[in-house]
Amino acid sequence: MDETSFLAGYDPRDYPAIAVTVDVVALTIRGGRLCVLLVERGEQPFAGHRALPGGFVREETLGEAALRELAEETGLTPGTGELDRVHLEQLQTYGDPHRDPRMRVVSVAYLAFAPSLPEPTAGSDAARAYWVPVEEAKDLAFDHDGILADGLERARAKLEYTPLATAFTGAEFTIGDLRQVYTAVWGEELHAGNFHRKVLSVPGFVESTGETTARGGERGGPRARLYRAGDARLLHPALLRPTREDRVR
Amino acid sequence: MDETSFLAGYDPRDYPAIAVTVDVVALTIRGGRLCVLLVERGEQPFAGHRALPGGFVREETLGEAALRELAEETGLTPGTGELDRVHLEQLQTYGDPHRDPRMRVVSVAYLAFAPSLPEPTAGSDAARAYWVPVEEAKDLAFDHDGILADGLERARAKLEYTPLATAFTGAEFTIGDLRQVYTAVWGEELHAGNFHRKVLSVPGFVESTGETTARGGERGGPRARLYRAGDARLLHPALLRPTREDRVR
DNA sequence: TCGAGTAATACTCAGATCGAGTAAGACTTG
DNA sequence: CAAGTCTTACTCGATCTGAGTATTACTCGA
Repeated sequence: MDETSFLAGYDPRDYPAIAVTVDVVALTIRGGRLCVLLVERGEQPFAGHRALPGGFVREETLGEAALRELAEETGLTPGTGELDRVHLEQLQTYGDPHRDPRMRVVSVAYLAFAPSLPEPTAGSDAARAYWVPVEEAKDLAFDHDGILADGLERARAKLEYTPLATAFTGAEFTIGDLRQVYTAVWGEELHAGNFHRKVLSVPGFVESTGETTARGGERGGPRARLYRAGDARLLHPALLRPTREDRVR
Repeated sequence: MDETSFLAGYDPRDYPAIAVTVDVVALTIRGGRLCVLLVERGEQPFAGHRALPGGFVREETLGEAALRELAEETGLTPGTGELDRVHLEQLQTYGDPHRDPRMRVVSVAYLAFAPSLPEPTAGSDAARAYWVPVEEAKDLAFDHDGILADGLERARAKLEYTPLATAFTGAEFTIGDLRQVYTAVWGEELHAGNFHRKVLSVPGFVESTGETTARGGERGGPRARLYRAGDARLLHPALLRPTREDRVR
């Protein structure tokens, strides 16, 4: 933008028309598994394939467009509090000239993290949307496999140095709940004792409510203390993923 | 994008036209100071203000558009090797409806890191572009102050856990050169001995050439060993910035 | 009601890493 | 040649890490 020659000498016909859309990688944890929201495509191209929810940007900010698409597909209503705890952040923008065979489409991808949301209800716009475990979300339409992969990598990385994991839990949670989030997103078991120690030692990550759960775990064990998210926006020290040498090179 | 209703029921007149541009935050180090490439605006709006280089996206990928804009403004030619060592990555996309008073413009911002490049030569397109120390780059046109701030924060963070600093040096460099990059970007002095130890202990960050500099430093000191960039893409362990509590909350 | 299994929490310990400081040379300029 | 600079190496105590053990409170099913 902002060419000095914007007015003098700019002719819209010199440039191909470009459509701007948003796509949303919405992640949640259902039954201990990391899931992504997908929609079923009815029309060509990619009819019968699944895709990330998305649509054209209207007279709104890009973030508003992403939240609107998310609301439409989940059947939840923004403003009623149902989506208040959703964390939304911009992921990346995809603009290869031929990523959509019909025309030039530049898509701004967003990443959304939500506590376990209900299955989208039938009868609405959202009838064709559902949650899919991320390992099963393959062969998506357009370049959405790549967008999903980028979103997952971002989510995994942000768990290390931000309190993002609390966006996947309810307002109150146990350290075990938090560990399950890390386990689901990273796909690796974590040492319970060390995780406990590290979470409590990071200033501002969690704060105690003074309460405990009403019951022990489903399969036994003592009642766990309850915590809520603290005020830290970055974790110091960070909770690093178990080192995988192959990630480094 | 990729609404199932794309063809059935899509009328372009339902949506406002959106222009797509790229803006480039190009950073280099000149004389020990971190500098950004700015252009002087001749026309309204923001005539007389400085802005980030940028322009409309043509029939090319977004990254190609960013590299083309960078080449045009620096007067360097892509393909001749002059820009080969430039590291380019997408930063973020800015699309607030009124960020440009003339029309709806969505701008994809890129971040470029380069070894010390020459001052753009007069006589070309680039006559109005020049390098400015980042502390002096204020009061830019449009929302470019914010874009620059985002770019700087990204650069500072990536220095911690990627070998990005080598993108600012020549192909061969001393540990002292590398430390100067960190000092310039972070704006903080680093303990020379500890920095030396840490850089050499990170696998794949640098590899020795076996050579040394021909002379000692300008103000004395022994000849330093020369290194080139290694094959690591992530630094393990990371070189963390000196802890600043106020960055955390 | 009891016994086995599970999970929350606390602890120990050895090894890695950290920041800060000291030190020995090698080289510059004046 | 003297004074100052810079690279490189080393030391030290504090902190953080992963791995393991221990204790205890709870669940379920027999």
